[in-house]
Amino acid sequence: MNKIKLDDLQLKIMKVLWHLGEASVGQIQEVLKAERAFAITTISTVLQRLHKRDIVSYHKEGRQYIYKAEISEKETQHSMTNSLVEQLFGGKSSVLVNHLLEADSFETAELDQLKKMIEEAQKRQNDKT
Amino acid sequence: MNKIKLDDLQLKIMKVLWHLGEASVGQIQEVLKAERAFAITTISTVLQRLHKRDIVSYHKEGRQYIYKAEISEKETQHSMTNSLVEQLFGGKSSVLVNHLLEADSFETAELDQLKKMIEEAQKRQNDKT
DNA sequence: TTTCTATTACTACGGGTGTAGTTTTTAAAT
DNA sequence: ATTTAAAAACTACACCCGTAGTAATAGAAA
Repeated sequence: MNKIKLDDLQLKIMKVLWHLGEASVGQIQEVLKAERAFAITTISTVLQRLHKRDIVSYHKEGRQYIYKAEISEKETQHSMTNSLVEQLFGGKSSVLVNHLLEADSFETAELDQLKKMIEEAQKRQNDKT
Repeated sequence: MNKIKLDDLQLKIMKVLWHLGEASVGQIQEVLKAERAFAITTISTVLQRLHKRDIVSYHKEGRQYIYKAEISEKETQHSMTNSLVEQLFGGKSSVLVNHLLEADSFETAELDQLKKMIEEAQKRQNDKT
């Protein structure tokens, strides 16, 4: 439940880990190559730093380190979204959504979907009462 | 439309500027004191750095610098929300909202409101077609 | 005009980030 | 057992951030 703060490259690497479950530095590099080629040492350094913060763990397998995320994607989404809402939208998620709606951030199909999701959330809340 | 990236303290200071329109370093310090006391030099330094990035401007008034935001709150909200959506929610705003709904980030009243806002957005889109 | 004092400018420092080169280790191949 | 090559460890550097002390400046007061 701590504040999670991840920078650009860190996030890119975490995304690969979340996606693959576990990965060696080389594998991560391979995946990222599609977007941009980083030196393997770059990725390695970032992973070490993430490890120091207990955000990833690893075990050895032959001569490689196999890294694994120690925080989930959901947790991270939650924490980072929360920070944003807190910092920029007065702590109210609805203000954020309002902002998105005003900015026309959704396609037509998404809006329908959203409405359904909201109705479900309302049902959930009613059930709880 | 550039990527705007603001850190914690920077954001706090920008928020004061957005709120007041213009402000001297001392005024900003005064406002922030409610939350935490920063040395005036701290605020001054941050403002200088923001100025170097053209995020704030200033003019002299007597012996003080009066600072003013050069980017709007909306712009910043937009840019930072976009980054988040891009980085963590596959570029789809609805995924973010979905996440918020699953996490029960809304109060009952907010949900009603949201639904209305969505309906309005739908209407807007229909009109455009 | 000289002194005081608020404000700004300059400087600094520890820590994080992006980025990667160089050195060392070690499993694998010969 | 020795060589090789892949991977990791170590080191480095420029830049940004939070934070603030100290020095310089310039209105205001005396």
